[in-house]
Amino acid sequence: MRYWLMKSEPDEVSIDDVMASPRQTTAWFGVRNYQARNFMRDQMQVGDGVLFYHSSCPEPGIAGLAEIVSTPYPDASQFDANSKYYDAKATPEQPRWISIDVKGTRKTRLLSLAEMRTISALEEMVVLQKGSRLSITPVTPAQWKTIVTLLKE
DNA sequence: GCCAACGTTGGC
DNA sequence: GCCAACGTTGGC
Repeated sequence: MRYWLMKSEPDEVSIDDVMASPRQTTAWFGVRNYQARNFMRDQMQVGDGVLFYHSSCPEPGIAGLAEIVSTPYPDASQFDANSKYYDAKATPEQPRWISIDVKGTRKTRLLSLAEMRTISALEEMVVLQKGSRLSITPVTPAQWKTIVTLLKE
Protein backbone atom coordinates (compact mmCIF):
# COMPACT_ATOMS: atom_id res chain seq x y z
CA MET A 1 0.00 0.00 0.00
CA ARG A 2 1.52 3.23 -1.17
CA TYR A 3 0.45 6.81 -1.54
CA TRP A 4 0.77 9.15 -4.49
CA LEU A 5 0.13 12.69 -5.58
CA MET A 6 -1.22 12.92 -9.11
CA LYS A 7 -1.47 16.21 -10.99
CA SER A 8 -4.29 17.01 -13.33
CA GLU A 9 -5.17 20.24 -15.04
CA PRO A 10 -8.76 20.94 -14.00
CA ASP A 11 -9.46 22.25 -17.50
CA GLU A 12 -8.75 18.70 -18.66
CA VAL A 13 -9.97 16.53 -15.77
CA SER A 14 -11.03 18.09 -12.49
CA ILE A 15 -12.04 16.38 -9.27
CA ASP A 16 -15.63 17.29 -10.16
CA ASP A 17 -15.23 15.49 -13.48
CA VAL A 18 -13.96 12.39 -11.72
CA MET A 19 -16.76 12.38 -9.16
CA ALA A 20 -19.29 12.78 -11.98
CA SER A 21 -17.87 9.84 -13.95
CA PRO A 22 -19.52 6.43 -13.95
CA ARG A 23 -18.47 4.74 -10.69
CA GLN A 24 -16.42 7.88 -9.99
CA THR A 25 -13.70 6.24 -12.03
CA THR A 26 -11.55 7.69 -14.79
CA ALA A 27 -8.70 6.39 -16.90
CA TRP A 28 -5.47 8.23 -16.17
CA PHE A 29 -3.97 8.64 -19.61
CA GLY A 30 -1.53 10.97 -21.29
CA VAL A 31 1.44 10.46 -19.00
CA ARG A 32 4.45 11.00 -21.27
CA ASN A 33 7.27 11.04 -18.80
CA TYR A 34 9.27 7.90 -18.14
CA GLN A 35 9.74 8.44 -14.44
CA ALA A 36 6.03 8.94 -13.89
CA ARG A 37 5.26 5.97 -16.14
CA ASN A 38 7.63 3.78 -14.19
CA PHE A 39 5.90 4.67 -10.94
CA MET A 40 2.63 3.53 -12.49
CA ARG A 41 4.12 0.43 -14.06
CA ASP A 42 6.38 -0.76 -11.27
CA GLN A 43 5.00 0.48 -7.99
CA MET A 44 1.33 1.32 -8.12
CA GLN A 45 -1.07 -1.24 -6.77
CA VAL A 46 -4.82 -1.47 -6.53
CA GLY A 47 -5.86 0.25 -3.33
CA ASP A 48 -3.05 2.81 -3.24
CA GLY A 49 -4.12 6.24 -1.99
CA VAL A 50 -4.06 9.26 -4.30
CA LEU A 51 -3.97 12.97 -3.57
CA PHE A 52 -5.78 14.55 -6.51
CA TYR A 53 -3.92 17.76 -7.33
CA HIS A 54 -5.07 20.57 -9.60
CA SER A 55 -2.20 22.14 -11.53
CA SER A 56 -1.78 24.93 -14.07
CA CYS A 57 -4.82 26.76 -12.76
CA PRO A 58 -5.58 29.91 -10.76
CA GLU A 59 -5.32 28.11 -7.41
CA PRO A 60 -3.15 25.00 -7.57
CA GLY A 61 -3.46 22.48 -4.77
CA ILE A 62 -5.01 19.25 -3.54
CA ALA A 63 -8.69 19.13 -4.44
CA GLY A 64 -9.70 15.60 -3.52
CA LEU A 65 -8.82 12.08 -2.48
CA ALA A 66 -8.81 9.05 -4.76
CA GLU A 67 -7.51 5.54 -5.07
CA ILE A 68 -5.94 3.30 -7.67
CA VAL A 69 -8.47 0.75 -8.91
CA SER A 70 -6.72 -1.04 -11.77
CA THR A 71 -3.43 -2.51 -12.78
CA PRO A 72 -1.61 -0.80 -15.67
CA TYR A 73 -2.74 -1.28 -19.26
CA PRO A 74 -1.66 0.32 -22.56
CA ASP A 75 -2.69 3.96 -22.94
CA ALA A 76 -4.88 3.96 -26.06
CA SER A 77 -4.10 7.59 -26.89
CA GLN A 78 -0.53 6.70 -27.89
CA PHE A 79 -1.92 4.93 -30.98
CA ASP A 80 -4.37 7.66 -31.95
CA ALA A 81 -2.89 9.91 -34.63
CA ASN A 82 -5.49 12.54 -33.82
CA SER A 83 -4.60 12.71 -30.16
CA LYS A 84 -2.15 15.20 -28.76
CA TYR A 85 -0.73 12.24 -26.88
CA TYR A 86 0.02 10.31 -30.07
CA ASP A 87 3.41 8.63 -30.14
CA ALA A 88 4.53 7.48 -33.57
CA LYS A 89 7.10 5.17 -32.03
CA ALA A 90 4.56 3.22 -30.00
CA THR A 91 2.84 0.16 -31.43
CA PRO A 92 0.19 -2.16 -29.98
CA GLU A 93 2.86 -4.87 -30.02
CA GLN A 94 5.31 -2.63 -28.21
CA PRO A 95 3.38 0.00 -26.29
CA ARG A 96 5.40 2.67 -24.63
CA TRP A 97 2.84 4.37 -22.37
CA ILE A 98 0.33 3.08 -19.91
CA SER A 99 -2.88 4.08 -18.21
CA ILE A 100 -4.30 3.20 -14.85
CA ASP A 101 -7.82 3.67 -13.49
CA VAL A 102 -8.36 6.11 -10.65
CA LYS A 103 -11.50 6.28 -8.55
CA GLY A 104 -12.44 9.44 -6.75
CA THR A 105 -13.11 8.92 -3.05
CA ARG A 106 -14.28 12.41 -2.23
CA LYS A 107 -13.87 16.01 -3.19
CA THR A 108 -12.24 17.96 -0.38
CA ARG A 109 -11.72 21.59 0.39
CA LEU A 110 -8.81 22.96 -1.61
CA LEU A 111 -5.54 22.51 0.24
CA SER A 112 -3.65 25.07 -1.74
CA LEU A 113 -0.03 24.83 -2.71
CA ALA A 114 0.55 28.00 -0.70
CA GLU A 115 -0.96 26.43 2.41
CA MET A 116 0.99 23.21 1.90
CA ARG A 117 4.19 25.24 1.92
CA THR A 118 3.39 26.58 5.39
CA ILE A 119 3.10 23.09 6.95
CA SER A 120 6.44 21.90 8.27
CA ALA A 121 5.38 18.23 8.25
CA LEU A 122 5.04 18.54 4.47
CA GLU A 123 8.25 20.33 3.63
CA GLU A 124 9.88 17.14 2.34
CA MET A 125 7.07 16.40 -0.09
CA VAL A 126 8.48 15.77 -3.55
CA VAL A 127 5.94 18.04 -5.18
CA LEU A 128 7.12 20.95 -3.02
CA GLN A 129 10.76 20.61 -3.96
CA LYS A 130 12.31 23.28 -6.12
CA GLY A 131 12.04 22.46 -9.80
CA SER A 132 9.79 19.46 -9.19
CA ARG A 133 7.35 19.02 -12.04
CA LEU A 134 6.71 15.31 -12.18
CA SER A 135 3.01 14.64 -12.65
CA ILE A 136 3.08 11.62 -10.36
CA THR A 137 5.09 11.68 -7.15
CA PRO A 138 5.28 9.41 -4.12
CA VAL A 139 3.84 10.53 -0.81
CA THR A 140 5.00 9.10 2.51
CA PRO A 141 2.50 7.56 4.97
CA ALA A 142 3.22 10.40 7.40
CA GLN A 143 2.57 13.05 4.73
CA TRP A 144 -0.62 11.27 3.72
CA LYS A 145 -1.81 11.17 7.31
CA THR A 146 -1.05 14.85 7.83
CA ILE A 147 -2.99 15.83 4.74
CA VAL A 148 -5.96 13.56 5.31
CA THR A 149 -6.25 14.91 8.85
CA LEU A 150 -6.15 18.47 7.55
CA LEU A 151 -8.89 17.64 5.06
CA LYS A 152 -11.22 15.95 7.53
CA GLU A 153 -14.58 17.60 8.21
C1' DG B 1 3.60 36.20 -20.47
C1' DC B 2 7.87 35.16 -17.99
C1' DC B 3 11.19 32.08 -16.86
C1' DA B 4 13.55 28.44 -13.89
C1' DA B 5 14.09 23.84 -13.98
C1' DC B 6 14.06 19.72 -16.06
C1' DG B 7 13.57 16.21 -19.96
C1' DT B 8 14.48 14.83 -24.73
C1' DT B 9 16.73 14.87 -29.09
C1' DG B 10 20.26 14.33 -32.20
C1' DG B 11 24.84 15.60 -34.16
C1' DC B 12 29.35 14.52 -33.38
C1' DG C 1 28.63 9.10 -24.41
C1' DC C 2 28.69 14.14 -24.41
C1' DC C 3 26.25 18.16 -24.52
C1' DA C 4 23.97 22.12 -26.96
C1' DA C 5 19.67 23.19 -28.50
C1' DC C 6 15.14 22.81 -28.03
C1' DG C 7 10.62 21.65 -25.82
C1' DT C 8 7.66 21.28 -21.71
C1' DT C 9 5.96 22.10 -17.11
C1' DG C 10 3.82 24.90 -14.04
C1' DG C 11 3.98 28.55 -10.51
C1' DC C 12 3.81 33.28 -10.36
